[in-house]
Amino acid sequence: MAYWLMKSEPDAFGIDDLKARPKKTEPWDGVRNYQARNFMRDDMKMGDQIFFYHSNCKVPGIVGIAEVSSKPYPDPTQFDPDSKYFDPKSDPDDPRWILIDVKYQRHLKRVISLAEIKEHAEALGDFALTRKGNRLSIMPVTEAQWDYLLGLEQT
DNA sequence: GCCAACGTTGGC
DNA sequence: GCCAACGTTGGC
Repeated sequence: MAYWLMKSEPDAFGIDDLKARPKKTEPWDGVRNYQARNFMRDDMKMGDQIFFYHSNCKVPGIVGIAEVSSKPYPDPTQFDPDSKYFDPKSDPDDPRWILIDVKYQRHLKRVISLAEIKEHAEALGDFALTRKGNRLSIMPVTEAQWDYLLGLEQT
């Protein structure tokens, strides 16, 4: 099993929104970054565990856990002219944007803030989240990082 | 609200 | 293929 971190702006779609969804599941649409798409298309498998991260908010950080709950499939918003994610250059016979469904698991007992994560940069080693200028919205997490960050929840 | 960092676009 | 311009992300 692999581990991931996915960012979302709580003003647009936060972990409470995910929990409130039917089946607590949401298609992770709107990703328009090739690196992030490649993770969903090629690497994320059903059952993989996900840190749900709130970005662009008062206290950015990891707020909960979700899991990959579907195989990859085309993001329907790319073909919807009324969607802000509409991509006229995407060919229906060869869709450009691929997503997976994400299912709510639980909230963390407390938020593991970005500031706190940065304090543990040395123990975490190389981590896309704390790299300078990081803007990637989906990134891999090693098992060691996963365990370490979850350990912080109990402190 | 500011701004640094980054990805994409498009002219050449 | 280069690179300037532009738009977006996201922390602060």
